[in-house]
Amino acid sequence: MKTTDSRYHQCLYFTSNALARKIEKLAIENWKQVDLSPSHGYVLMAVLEEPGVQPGRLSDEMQLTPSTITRLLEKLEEKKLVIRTTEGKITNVYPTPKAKELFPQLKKCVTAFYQQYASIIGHKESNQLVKTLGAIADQL
Amino acid sequence: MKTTDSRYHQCLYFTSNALARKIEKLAIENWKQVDLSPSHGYVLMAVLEEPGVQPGRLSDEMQLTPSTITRLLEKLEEKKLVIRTTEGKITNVYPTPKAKELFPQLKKCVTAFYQQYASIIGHKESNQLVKTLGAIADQL
DNA sequence: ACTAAATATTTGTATATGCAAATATATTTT
DNA sequence: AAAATATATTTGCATATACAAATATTTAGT
Repeated sequence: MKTTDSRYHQCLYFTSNALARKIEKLAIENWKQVDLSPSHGYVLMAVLEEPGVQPGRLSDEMQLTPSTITRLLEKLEEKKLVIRTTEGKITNVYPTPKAKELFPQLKKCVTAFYQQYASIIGHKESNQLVKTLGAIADQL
Repeated sequence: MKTTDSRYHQCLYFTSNALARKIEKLAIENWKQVDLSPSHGYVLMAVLEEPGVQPGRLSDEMQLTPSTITRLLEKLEEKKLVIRTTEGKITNVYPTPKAKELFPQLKKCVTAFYQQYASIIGHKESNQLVKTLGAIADQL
């Protein structure tokens, strides 16, 4: 089915949002196996790969605001996947044994997700796309 | 300031979301002059350019779900910018005189927004980007 | 040493969005 | 014509995210 020819589609506002929503949807499907949203999954992986990491660093890495990171960590803590220890003004986040057990499955989610979109839009193309988007986001 | 070298940045999930958020932020700034969010602004423009348009068509054009369109229209109706008339199962959306008065300013928002990001990433580059993103979103 | 500024995190609140179900109408099939 | 299916829209509910303010702590300036 042809898309409509509305001018608005030619606007970066729509294209960037529409793409992000579709990617998000794909990601959600893949992360369902571990009962986590993609954001939660990626944050958890970051914690697993860097035990004791601070929320501020997660905020930088994930390009999400500190408050969003707090909310994501709250949920992960509820699920007994991480624990936070606060000493003075800094907080450290550690993975629980339960999270460590889950690690292999999390990695599988990431690769399955990559394989899925790469198989659709091409491996080279997707790598190129990621670079392009990253570069542009940095400029803005 | 260099971004961190986390592997996750190489994932389309992050780059597409991060880009969309940055673009959204730019757009919000531009649409503030008319006291509308970008989504509301674009929907209103679509209604102005096609009076009587049906929500379902707006949903297609904007690539948003019908429920989201309903919500956007509700708010525009509260603001006395559109009116909905329902006859049988179809609904038609019309702009009010107040909306018509606003039209020139809305157009200005769109072009100011375009100028802003095009001046940053380049006119040719941004046109190319829009095409690329659209094509990829269509594949997914 | 005390005050001011900077830093790290959390909380309160608001928003856009989507999914699934509900509602209402139109169309097709038998 | 009645029943089943399809279509259009709205509603109830859940979610991720951000901003601004609050909190707590550390560092710097005098």
